Amino acid sequence: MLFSFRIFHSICVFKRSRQLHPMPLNPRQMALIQTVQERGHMSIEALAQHFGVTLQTVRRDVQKLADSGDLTRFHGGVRAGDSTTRNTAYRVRREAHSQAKRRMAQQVARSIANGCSLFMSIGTSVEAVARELLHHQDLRVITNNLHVAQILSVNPRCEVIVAAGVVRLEDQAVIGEHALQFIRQFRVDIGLIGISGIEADGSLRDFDLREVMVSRAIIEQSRQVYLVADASKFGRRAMAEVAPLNCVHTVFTDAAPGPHFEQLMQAHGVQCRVADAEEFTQTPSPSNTAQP
Amino acid sequence: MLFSFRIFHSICVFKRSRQLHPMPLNPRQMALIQTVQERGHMSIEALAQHFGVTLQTVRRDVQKLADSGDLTRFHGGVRAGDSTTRNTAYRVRREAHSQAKRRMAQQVARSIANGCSLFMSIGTSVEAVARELLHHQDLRVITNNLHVAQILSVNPRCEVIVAAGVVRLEDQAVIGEHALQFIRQFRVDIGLIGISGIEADGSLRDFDLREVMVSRAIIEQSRQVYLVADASKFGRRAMAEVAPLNCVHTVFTDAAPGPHFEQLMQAHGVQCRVADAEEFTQTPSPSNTAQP
DNA sequence: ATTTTTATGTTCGTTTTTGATTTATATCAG
DNA sequence: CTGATATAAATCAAAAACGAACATAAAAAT
Repeated sequence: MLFSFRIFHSICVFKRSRQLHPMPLNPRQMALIQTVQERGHMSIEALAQHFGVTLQTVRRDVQKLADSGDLTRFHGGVRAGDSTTRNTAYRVRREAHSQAKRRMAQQVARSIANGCSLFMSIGTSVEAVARELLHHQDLRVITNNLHVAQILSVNPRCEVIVAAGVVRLEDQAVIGEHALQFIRQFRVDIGLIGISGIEADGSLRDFDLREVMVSRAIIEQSRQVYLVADASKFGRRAMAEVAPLNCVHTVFTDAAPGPHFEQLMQAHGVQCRVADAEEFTQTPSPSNTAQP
Repeated sequence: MLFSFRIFHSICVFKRSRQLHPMPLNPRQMALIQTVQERGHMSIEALAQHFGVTLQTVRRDVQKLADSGDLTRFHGGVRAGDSTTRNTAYRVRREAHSQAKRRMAQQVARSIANGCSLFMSIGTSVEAVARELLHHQDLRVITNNLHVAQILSVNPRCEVIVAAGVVRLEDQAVIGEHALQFIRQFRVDIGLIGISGIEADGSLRDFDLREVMVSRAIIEQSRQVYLVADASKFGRRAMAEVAPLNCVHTVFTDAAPGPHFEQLMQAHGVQCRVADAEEFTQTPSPSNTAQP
């Protein structure tokens, strides 16, 4: 009885490898971070000795801390976390990084020609696209999303321009009046925006008014507007209206949004591109360039 | 029963092969990059001797590092990587001097009162300060350093404002005309700047002219200027002059810069604060606030 | 009081790293 | 061009490190 329970437990229960919110650290774990940061790097063995616990315990701590991005593991030990990784890694992983989402992002990337100028706004979907643009060439990207800036800054053939303004803490988005003014100085080929929800009437909506203002500015200043929204966004409700659906030229999504929205988009003359499995390329080769 | 368990285990467990982009580097590999970058190029043999490992091990390291673009191999050795992928070079630099630097940063942090407004500019030293400001309250920080923005964005009692402009790829600094214009809109209590070198005549110098322009703008718009420079910066030469020494109110450093510079600073009425071991606080408690 | 949860220690099979040995490839002198 | 020599890759075995399962004890929940 107990025995079978255990078995079923380990078979059936999904192990939550990552918590949604920063899990509480016990004193030893705090001290561990501290110690490692002071010395730069330490071996598991040294840590075990330092704290008077087993190797296994240290490993558990270390894994937890590495998952949350506070430390970086290597075989045999850990070193102080990479400042760039620290806040993002954990957040990035926490976003269900579904293959569908990645396919969607890849399809967007394929629709972006080399040499384009882009706005890229807030949202994890937009960040996913940024990751697929790493091998594009001669892009000029203006963004108010510091994660996008960071992701794209490893692409030497890409000029990244960040908007000025107040940084929103939770997602490191740049918003506010400064950002608006800055964005209005530019006019680009493609504006790439994310969204919190697309209501049944076709209005694009978001929660934070300041974010809405930014999205509107981007829409105004872009010759073409691409909306990236995974399927969960269709029908979801949110407070503030960003724009009507017909402001968007193309909607990219990861699964068919259902007949209602498909009709709606057709009625508004909005192209809808659903990423499907065949387009998924497992290995992102350097020849991952786009054709206009 | 044990038997069935094992079977279920092997059936049900998915093996995670996460080897995609970031490969974990062990300390030797980090040090290897740094050593090669300092000397420009080295033979495999020399590296093997330097690290006390066999040629094979060095070759493996070198191949790995060359694959990720951090180094360039040639027959018989390696040289510092093409500057296209200086992503990890930055990481290595950050790990280099940590303890003394951290003390220095803590001393700077203690000199910054809660509720201040700050400029924070480019440089790993400035980033180290940012890390020590995580428990300050009601700061308003304007920065052109995306790492600083990222570090401070975990502090909910801190308003972070980023400057607009082009992102320099290797260190994610925001530079250029936009940044200048943006910075000139503000006037803050304290301007915190880093520097590449302080020459024997007391002039502050840097390599990148665009960075120099930003530093100058920060100096102009700050009521007080704090310079953060570890001891290696004294006497180091660099191309472009940022400003004369007397533009700075206080210099923070991690070790005594020698009598020449001490006299120089005294002559210019510049305060110099050397972080020493006694001031090092082992445990940074939440009551880590500053007194003005 | 009993059960459940949590943290840690123990054991053991698997993977990674490393150095030794062997085989292949590159460089250079004649 | 050919062979000598230096350098690189491939293969293998031993050691170290890793992670999963399970045990146990303390703490928390019921």
